Amino acid sequence: MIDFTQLDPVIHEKARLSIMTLLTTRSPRAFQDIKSELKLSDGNLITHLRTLTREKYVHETKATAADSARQCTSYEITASGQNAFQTYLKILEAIVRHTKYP
Amino acid sequence: MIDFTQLDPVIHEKARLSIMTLLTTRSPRAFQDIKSELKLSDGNLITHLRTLTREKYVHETKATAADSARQCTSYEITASGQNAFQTYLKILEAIVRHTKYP
DNA sequence: TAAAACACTTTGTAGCGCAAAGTTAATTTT
DNA sequence: AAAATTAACTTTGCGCTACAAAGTGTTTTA
Repeated sequence: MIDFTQLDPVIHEKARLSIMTLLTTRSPRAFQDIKSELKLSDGNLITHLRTLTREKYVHETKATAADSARQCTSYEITASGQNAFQTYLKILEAIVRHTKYP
Repeated sequence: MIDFTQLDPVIHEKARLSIMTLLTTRSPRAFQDIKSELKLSDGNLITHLRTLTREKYVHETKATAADSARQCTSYEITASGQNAFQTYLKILEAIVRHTKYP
């Protein structure tokens, strides 16, 4: 059978899975963009982004005053984040395949 | 983007996802078989099976004394459980597809 | 220069995953 | 045949985390 213990708990969480999926297609993305696109509350989003940042799956960049007047924090996926996500996706594929051709 | 709110929280949980995957290929299965195959602790397994039973995704059958001397509880996936799981799998496929061909 | 709008942060709580300990019943041992 | 052991679940309790409501500091508008 599939080894479900391999399913990275950092990624296997609705909100973080959606963030990773979003950031995979285009990075970096601003906090506000992620928030509106994924319809997550401020508090919920920041905690998940913090988790992903702590795990070094995403990288945080705070815009300085020179860049723009208002503060703007952006996030992009890191190399190790991409690796972890690819591994995660392989298991998803295995699950789908397994249920189709058991 | 993919609508992650559609991701059924009952299924989107490592242990329950593994149980659903297992029961999809062959039902019914005994408590002990599930436990040893998925390497879950007794307490952990029963709570997840209870959740799935409460949601009517699986059906519980307790063997009567006539069937066997020792008690033996078996679980099989229900029709609505299969439906829910198929819907869940469609989203998994969408995620995989999205990351491959964004 | 108030006050309203942004862009995050912090805080509090409710709920859940998990395993250790408990319960009941059936074998096996003495 | 009584006691001990094994089997098959169940219950209980803790620790963690997702989530939103309230808070903070800055910037723009009236």
